[in-house]
Amino acid sequence: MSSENQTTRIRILNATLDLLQSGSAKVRVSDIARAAGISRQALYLHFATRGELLVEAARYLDEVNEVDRRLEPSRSATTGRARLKIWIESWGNYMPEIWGLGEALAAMQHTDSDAAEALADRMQAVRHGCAAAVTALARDGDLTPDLTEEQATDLLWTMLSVGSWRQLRFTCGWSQDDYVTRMTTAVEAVLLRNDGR
Amino acid sequence: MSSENQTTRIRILNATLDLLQSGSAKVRVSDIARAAGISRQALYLHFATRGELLVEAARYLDEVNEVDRRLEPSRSATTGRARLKIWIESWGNYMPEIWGLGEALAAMQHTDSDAAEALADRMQAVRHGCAAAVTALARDGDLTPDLTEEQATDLLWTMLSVGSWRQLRFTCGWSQDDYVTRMTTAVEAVLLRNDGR
DNA sequence: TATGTTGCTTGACATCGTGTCAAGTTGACA
DNA sequence: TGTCAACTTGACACGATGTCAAGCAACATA
Repeated sequence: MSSENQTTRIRILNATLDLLQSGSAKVRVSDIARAAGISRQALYLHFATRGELLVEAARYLDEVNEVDRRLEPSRSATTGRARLKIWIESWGNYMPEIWGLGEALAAMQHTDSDAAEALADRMQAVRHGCAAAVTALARDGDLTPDLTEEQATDLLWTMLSVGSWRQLRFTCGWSQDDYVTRMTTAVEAVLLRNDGR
Repeated sequence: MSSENQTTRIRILNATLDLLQSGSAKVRVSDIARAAGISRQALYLHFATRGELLVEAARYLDEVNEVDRRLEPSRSATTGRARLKIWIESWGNYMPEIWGLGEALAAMQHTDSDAAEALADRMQAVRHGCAAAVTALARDGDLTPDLTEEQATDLLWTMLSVGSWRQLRFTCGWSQDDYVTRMTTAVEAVLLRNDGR
């Protein structure tokens, strides 16, 4: 698997991510091939389908970004409240680097089952991070009694969704700092036991 | 405009909404035409393009549902808190009837400027409802001092987005009642001055 | 030096969905 | 009877994805 001629494959993956990240709306297979410096047909020697390419690009992006290392410093937090804060900040600051791909996968969701599956996988990963933060909160007795752990996880996960981030960030014009600080405050208001601050 | 032969046009619009609402993933022009009982080409005698059809379907849906009447009972509320509550409930219960169309428009956003514009229009309408609720809250002095009215509107609007509703409702499996009651609690926690409940 | 393999190229073609065009049918109305 | 409007069928252009065949250049190995 890794003994293949990687350079072309990697060049394709990088071209894919570059194009998606640069916000260019519709990214065609031919666009990607041109950006990678090969013919469109040659791309199909490496990836059977556009959907597979996007899925692989998602994996590659995680790998390149060392996503685990970046998203899990929240594990080192001692209190649940600290863990929640760090989690929101880590994930919030990671989103700018993945949203282009996320949108592309979401757009194909209904026409490409591979893409749908890849997207679901990645979203579940985020959900796990949310669940861990909520559990830590509950352990400390800081979770509001109005919500079960699962309900709290659902809410946190939804508030931190890429769609919400994109709307606040671009449609509403919030800065990245605005997003992180205000979303942190909002999430704390929803999840924490009354009058903690 | 309304002196045209409406029946076929209306049949097309109803077929469009039916297909989109029934969750059928990809809805082709030919699907709509067949459902309306006419030929694909005849559909183009009424709507120049698929995007225009969706846009008109959106308008028609508003008309049929008397959206203003349904979404604005919150105007009659005396207190800001009551208004917020009713707004969330009204909009939350309206969403099931429009989300299919919303998703279809969102999917075309990048390839069809008409669809993008129609979606933006509809989202702005929702934002106005959010802004009205926030203003009423501020007037009563019930808005948290942590947020400006605009920031509060942005947050409320985002929390009540169709994407968030869909995620909680379907991915997380919440019932419609769950959504309305828990989202109301969450929004109140974010927007209201400390310890109100 | 001949041979085969690997990774790519070009060009042609199938498929699917959108949108266009032309010619013909049907029914209502004057 | 003639005309007009709404609709029909059939053919076609276009753009994007995906497939297939033939060829070419580099490179390793007998």
